[in-house]
Amino acid sequence: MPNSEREDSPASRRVEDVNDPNPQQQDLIDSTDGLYLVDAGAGTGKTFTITRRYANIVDEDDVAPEDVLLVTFTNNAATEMKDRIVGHCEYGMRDLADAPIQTFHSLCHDLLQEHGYAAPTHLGIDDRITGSTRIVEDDLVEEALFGEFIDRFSDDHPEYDDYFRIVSNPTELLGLVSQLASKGVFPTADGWYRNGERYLDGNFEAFKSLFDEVNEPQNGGSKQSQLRSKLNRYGKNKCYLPNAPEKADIRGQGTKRVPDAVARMVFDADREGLKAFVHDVFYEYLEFALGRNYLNFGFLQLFAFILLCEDHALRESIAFDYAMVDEFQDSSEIQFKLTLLLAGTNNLCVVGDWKQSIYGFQYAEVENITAFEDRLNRFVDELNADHERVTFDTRPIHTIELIENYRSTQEILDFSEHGLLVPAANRDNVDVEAIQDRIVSLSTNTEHENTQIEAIASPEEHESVVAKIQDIVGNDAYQVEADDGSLRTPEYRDVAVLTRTREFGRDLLQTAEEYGLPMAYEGGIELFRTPQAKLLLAWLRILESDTDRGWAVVLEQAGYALDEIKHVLETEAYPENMSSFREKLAELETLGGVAERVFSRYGYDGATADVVLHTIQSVHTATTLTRGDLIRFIQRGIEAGSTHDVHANAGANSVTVQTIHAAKGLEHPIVVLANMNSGRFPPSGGGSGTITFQDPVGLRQRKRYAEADGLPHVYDDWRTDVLRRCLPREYDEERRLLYVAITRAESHVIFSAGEDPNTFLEELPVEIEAWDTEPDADTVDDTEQTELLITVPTPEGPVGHSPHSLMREDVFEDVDDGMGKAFGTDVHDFAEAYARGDDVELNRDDPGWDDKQHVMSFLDGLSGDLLVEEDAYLPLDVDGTRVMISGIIDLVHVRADRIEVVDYKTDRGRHAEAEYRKQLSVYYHVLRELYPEREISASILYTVDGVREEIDPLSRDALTDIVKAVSGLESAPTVQ
DNA sequence: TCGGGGCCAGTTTTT
DNA sequence: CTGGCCCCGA
Repeated sequence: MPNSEREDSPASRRVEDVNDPNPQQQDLIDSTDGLYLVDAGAGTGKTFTITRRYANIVDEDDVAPEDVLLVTFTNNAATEMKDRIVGHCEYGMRDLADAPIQTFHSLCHDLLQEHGYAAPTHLGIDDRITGSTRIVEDDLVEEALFGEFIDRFSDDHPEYDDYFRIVSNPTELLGLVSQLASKGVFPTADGWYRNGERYLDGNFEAFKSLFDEVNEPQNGGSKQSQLRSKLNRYGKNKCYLPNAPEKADIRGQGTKRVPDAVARMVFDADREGLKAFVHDVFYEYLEFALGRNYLNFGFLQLFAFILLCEDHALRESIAFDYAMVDEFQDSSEIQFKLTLLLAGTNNLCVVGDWKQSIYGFQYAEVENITAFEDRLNRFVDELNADHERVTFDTRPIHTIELIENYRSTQEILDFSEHGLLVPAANRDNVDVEAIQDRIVSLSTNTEHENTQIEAIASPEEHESVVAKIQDIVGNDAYQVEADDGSLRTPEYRDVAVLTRTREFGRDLLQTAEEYGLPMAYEGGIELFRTPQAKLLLAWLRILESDTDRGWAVVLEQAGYALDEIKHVLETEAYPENMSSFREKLAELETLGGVAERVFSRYGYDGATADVVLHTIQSVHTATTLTRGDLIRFIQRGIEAGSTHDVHANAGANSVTVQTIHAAKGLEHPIVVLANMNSGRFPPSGGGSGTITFQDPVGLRQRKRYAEADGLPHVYDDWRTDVLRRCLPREYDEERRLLYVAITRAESHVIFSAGEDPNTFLEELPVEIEAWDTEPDADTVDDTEQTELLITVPTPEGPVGHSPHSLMREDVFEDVDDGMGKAFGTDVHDFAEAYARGDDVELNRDDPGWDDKQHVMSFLDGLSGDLLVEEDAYLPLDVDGTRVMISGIIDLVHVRADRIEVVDYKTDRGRHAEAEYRKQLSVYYHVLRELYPEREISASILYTVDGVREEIDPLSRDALTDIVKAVSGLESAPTVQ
């Protein structure tokens, strides 16, 4: 299985379990006493080693699972750890059910559940945490609650009006509060908890060293410093207070560097008012949340930390004999401190890989691992300032490096290091030597060295990625390792497309669909921006009063051209089948029922539809939602881009698309790293807010409010304008993201860009190939399809006959074997050959024997001569009506009372759908003429999931237009 | 070769 | 609101 961690797959687990751990792994497994810092690079069997080490610890006589803390960062990881530990120690799953193998958040949650009752009182808040205190997990929900709080807060505090005037969006204050909480900066009733206030004031020494770094003249002194250059725009489009220094004073005159005194000038600002404002927002929000009986993720850690800090007896009773933290590079400052409070002895082991630290936006601090010793000592000193909370010795720190990689070829491992060293922008100075010193190189234990590392660029990037994947699949130049270690031909399932953004993945998915390339999205998706949700929204709107917006979407999805849609909307002559569907929907009582009917009509039964349905049902049961509410809910979801997890069907042979973040910890034989395009992102850290917090400079605001000529006015803050130019732009996490993406690959890596490759791609030692190959169209293209002449037998017509690949009734009902295309083509080829009069042989063992029999008997039973045109399927020209259409229809099942026209499709490409709709419509009208007394249906059967979808036939006028356009004739043949 | 002015394009990741 | 780019002048 490509999309699961190596250690998880049966084949590799076998390899690792049969083979003994390598010497480094064994060292870690055996070293259970003392302080350990483990550098465990990508694919080095980290989970394997940790679980063995855990088993080793709990198998000691006097150690029980409840004495051993094992922290992971996801619940999935915790579950996986437990699963794998069970196989290696004397404890079973039941013994480990309550063992502390969990995430920081769930650990804190448990702690508060049991002991957190009075935790808020340590801050001076007169409220309690109880069993009924909820955890708000959804960002949207919390933002709504915070908005409510801020409204009230601003009413209660007119003295802060000046600050509120500069806050454009209240959620930036929520972000600030969360960021402070992640660092352990909390407010108390009359100040800040412990030494929290120091953070808010910043650290001048740290700032000055950053300042000096960007203020160093370049090119050996001939060129002004980066900082001076950046300050060129000082004051531009700004409105400073009159007492702000002049640009010339800030930049210095006749010099290549900014005067040193500027550092002090910009750093020393009066922050008392700002601190008071942030304090009160933070403190009263805590009160509000507790009053509303909820906590967010950050507050769980906040109160757990306070409890462990304040209640010495509790801390000592909880303290673990052994503690291990996995993925330590993902930990935040408060999590590091929590670890110290939870570890009762120095039997502490942190495992991680700084090179894979890509969760800065979740407050992960890579310094926790890169500056482990400094931080350890600093945090212990802080925690012990007034009471000895951390009792163990912080020395010595043992380091262990896992260097054997079980995933990638050596060529990929070597190449991946470039990812950490390439500049991200033209003027990005990478300290190559310093980074190289830090990198612990990995060596592979894979047996083959069959690796392609390529880069392609094309103006049509989505198409070129699809084409490249088509090129790779089935191509022995891209062989991958089979379970038995030999090499085999790559399949779709071996390929993963990793992207930086979800948006690119969504768009690529659409392109893949158009070309019939099997592709599935894995991970968090902006649920309400999917076609499924949009279609549901459209039908809800049709049911509600906003009909045009709804109908337009529905008609477009059904393949109507823009002018057709316009016509339908103007005349309100909606297709009959759609109108009756609307009536049926209107009768349904529940919104969940409506959603289900809509999805089943469109054959949406995949993971995405499930999640939409589930989400709607959960909202619906939580509140009493009207249709109008649901419309607004979905609309809001679309605007906010709120995400939900979608999981691809694991068994499907399809390409995986995921974000690099979502792919962390996973591996794929072939990785396509797409969207390597130039495109800048807003500066990390500060965000776009007007009140920000950043490590060396503390709390600051970008704009300030003042009266000007008696009128209210907002001014820019000149100090902040200078400060932000002093802070270097961090590309390190971007580089690590690149590294993570490359190291997901087992055998091959393909980088892909559009017209404008980014600096990363240009700097990597790989040649960028212009790749203009068009994808193979798997679907029918109406401009290239051979025109097909069909006629239909005389009105009395045969019963039970189909024009092409006939299938028995039971076969037709059951075709869901996913081999529709190959099967259909084979039968078509046979039918065509037979119609031509070629010598054909038919054996009982042939695939499709039954159906070919049908074809033969049908053709034998036809009256008139068969006219065969080149490359056309079964072009029949009997005396009767002639109709020109393109393409083929798989089945026309003529029964005594009704006729079914069905086309089988293996995918859900929209091009194809519109195309088949035309063909089915032609058949529909012809047959209706010929058999007016029989009920006629036209539908598409998706063999991939066995769903049948009714088609609303096009009108005759529309068909005539289409046939005209396709045939290029002035007047198209009409259906009689 | 450097500094400075002007102009343009494009805006993420999620336990 | 920034980085990148172009152009111009010293």
